Amino acid sequence: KIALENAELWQQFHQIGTEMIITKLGRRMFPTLKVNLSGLDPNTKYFVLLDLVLADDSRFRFNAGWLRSGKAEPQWPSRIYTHPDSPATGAQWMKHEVSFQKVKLTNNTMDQQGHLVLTSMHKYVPRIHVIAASDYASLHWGMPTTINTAAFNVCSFIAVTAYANDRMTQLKIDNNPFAKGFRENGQLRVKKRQL
Amino acid sequence: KIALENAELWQQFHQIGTEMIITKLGRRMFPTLKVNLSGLDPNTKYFVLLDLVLADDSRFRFNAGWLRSGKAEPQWPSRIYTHPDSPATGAQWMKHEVSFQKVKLTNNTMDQQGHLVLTSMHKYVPRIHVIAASDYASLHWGMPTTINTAAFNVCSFIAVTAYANDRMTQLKIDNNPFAKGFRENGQLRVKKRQL
DNA sequence: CCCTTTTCACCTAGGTGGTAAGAT
DNA sequence: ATCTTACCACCTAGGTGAAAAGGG
Repeated sequence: KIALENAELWQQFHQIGTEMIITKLGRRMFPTLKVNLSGLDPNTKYFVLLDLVLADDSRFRFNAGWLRSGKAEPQWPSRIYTHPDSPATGAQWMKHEVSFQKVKLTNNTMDQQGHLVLTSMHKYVPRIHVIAASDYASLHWGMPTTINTAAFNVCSFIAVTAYANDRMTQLKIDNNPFAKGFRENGQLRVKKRQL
Repeated sequence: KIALENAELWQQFHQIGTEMIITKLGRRMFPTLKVNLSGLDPNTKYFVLLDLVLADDSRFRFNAGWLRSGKAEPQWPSRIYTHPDSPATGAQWMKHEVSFQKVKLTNNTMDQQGHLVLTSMHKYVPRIHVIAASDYASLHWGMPTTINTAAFNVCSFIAVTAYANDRMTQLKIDNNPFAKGFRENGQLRVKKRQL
């Protein structure tokens, strides 16, 4: 009913240990979460939501590999990202893949722009929720509602402010079009900096 | 209740005779239509719509100035552009200016992307409609509904495939950030082309 | 002759990891 | 020592009018 569209790419990252950069102003996720929805009523309107919940009650540190390092810090209630196409009919959701390209992650607890707030060195797992529009209002009242939820373990990641694992950095550079400037084009590309 | 936000800029264009480029793939409007809404119920949800209707039952031609030149061609029913923030509460609409930056104009009658289809050498006037979400469904059934509509004569324009009036071209270059490359920076900027 | 289409250089806007300096 | 921040060069993506070519 909620299927990961780009599972193969996520799997490559998962094998190495996915890391996601978080910044004060907000950073996109790469890979992007993309899902295919099915089994919805074509004429009912739905909201599609994303949240990120702690995947492990530990803090992590990196030393040749990711190691547990004490208890996780207490988390604020997770923010929820509403897919910008919401609300839309089941037919519209099922027609194309649903991409969460625009969601941004931040470590700024004072963020005012609705980005998802995470704690660095902690591990999160993305969850996607599909809820009928008629039940959506009830969410904010804590009323019981019917929600279809899927958690994607293969998409779990550790939030970082700078990449720890060089192999993760390289995998990002190789696959993210925006990082093309760091790919080696035949000969080694050296980046310069003047101060 | 529906007030033009950037009326001064539009007035400058109107004095010369506003032209808007239309292309097969769709072209934005410049200036952008921006309005401030007021008097809405903060808790009611509304749709905000834009359409472009014939402002003059003539075809036009340019010869040192814009001249009427025969009858207007018969028009298809005008397409309607729904502001992408729709539906939203009155409070949300009134909080910020409402910009129609992303609407695109085309001369392609076969357009499949929902762009507004116009006929070159014809004059149009933009209209903005605010309608309660509860009445929105009735629109498609031709039922009587309450719609708050405003037409902006100062924003009327002639659709063209290339600018006719050099002063109009210059005014676009001077004000549209995307045309900065054509501004004269101290010395005359000459653009080259190899074939 | 007048209008339309295509392609281009030149912009705006914003998403990358690198790098060095800052913070704890 | 370890993690965070600020700024940078280098990209993607796409909005401009100019110019030349196409079409009736």
